[in-house]
Amino acid sequence: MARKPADQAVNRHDILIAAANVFRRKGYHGTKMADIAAEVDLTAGSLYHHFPDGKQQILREVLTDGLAMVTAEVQAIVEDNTLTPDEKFRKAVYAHIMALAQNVSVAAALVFETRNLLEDQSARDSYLQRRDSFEQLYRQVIHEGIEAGVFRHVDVPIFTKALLGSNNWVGVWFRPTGRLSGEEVAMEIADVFLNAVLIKT
Amino acid sequence: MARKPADQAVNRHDILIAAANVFRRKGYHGTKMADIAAEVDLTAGSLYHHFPDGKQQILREVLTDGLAMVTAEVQAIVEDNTLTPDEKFRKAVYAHIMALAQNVSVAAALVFETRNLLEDQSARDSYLQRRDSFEQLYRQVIHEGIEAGVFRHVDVPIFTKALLGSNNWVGVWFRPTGRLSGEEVAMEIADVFLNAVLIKT
DNA sequence: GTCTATATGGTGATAGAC
DNA sequence: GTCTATCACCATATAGAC
Repeated sequence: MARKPADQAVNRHDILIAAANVFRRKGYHGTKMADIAAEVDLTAGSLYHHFPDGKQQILREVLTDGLAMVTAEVQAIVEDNTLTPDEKFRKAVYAHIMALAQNVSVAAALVFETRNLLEDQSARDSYLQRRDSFEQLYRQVIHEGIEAGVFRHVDVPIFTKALLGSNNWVGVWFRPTGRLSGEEVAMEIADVFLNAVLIKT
Repeated sequence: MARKPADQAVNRHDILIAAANVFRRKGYHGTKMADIAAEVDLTAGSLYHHFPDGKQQILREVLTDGLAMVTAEVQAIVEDNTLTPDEKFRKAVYAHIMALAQNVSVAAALVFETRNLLEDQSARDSYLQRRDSFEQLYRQVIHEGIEAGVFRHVDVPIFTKALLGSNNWVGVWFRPTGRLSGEEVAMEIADVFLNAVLIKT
């Protein structure tokens, strides 16, 4: 399926989006280079012009770009120290879920395909490190809330895992055509976790 | 690696556990029949004696048995109407997470490999139907709590998805050798979600 | 930058001996 | 019930024309 107005040259980004779409339907190993190529009206061989290292490179860049996108959203909020801890937490969760809901194919890849980042150990390690840094952002926000006396003394690592599990899962089940919009889902889940930590006055 | 005292015949269950272990390390498509066979000291060809339909059948049975195990734990609690809504909810979440933490390989398969249940449409549909029934159990518990006036008026489907996301995710990150035991993790997460719904008095 | 054609390697599954 | 040997197929990646 063409994603561009007729016969316009495809670029790297088009291919990465196409790849994420196919990965979501068939999984990384179930996806043939020909499947990705067909999605952008190319043939399998042509993909190697854009990605010399082949399928692994495509996966690597889908994940790297996807994680960078999600991180950017959340990091901006976490670093904004004009916000109170509970505002910061709510906005971070909201932005995180919105980013995933607006890119479900990439979001699903972040959940399901990270495990297939096998080859190129160094690229794999640097990706996992950035993923840990992302998780660290949330831990920091929760920690700040506890220190400020507005959050309960939850176990920060476990609470963070619970939150990440819920949020990541949105990328698996959310459909833009569903009952609720991305905004509504993001609000509701942010509300759930804020209620879970907030000390009621 | 042998899982049995020397040279004892393997049975279906041994193979399913072995398969789940390999799936967790390599993913379904990354797993060769020879890998599963090696885990129980057999050769690839021998597996077809136990599972005539091959790799798909092994996956299907790993998931079916795994889901049945998890469902059994939770269902017993949901049907126990001597419990108050909040007790019922806490025990259900606790039991669910414990079941996953005690079988991480199967738990990971339930998250990552369901998507690979491609062939045999009827088997696939019946599995997905049972998974929906499991989700329905949680919705029911939450609904009961709201009706009883002890839970907030959360959006039940979304709250349930958030809870399932957190719980499923335990099967992805939990390691028995980690800082906290399965019991501690289960308690903590049950606490998080109970705090999220409970109306504070 | 995209194509076609093909080399290459690998894996699920089968057949038949033991 | 498990083995060995092998078939048949498929997908990644490459080479070179256009």
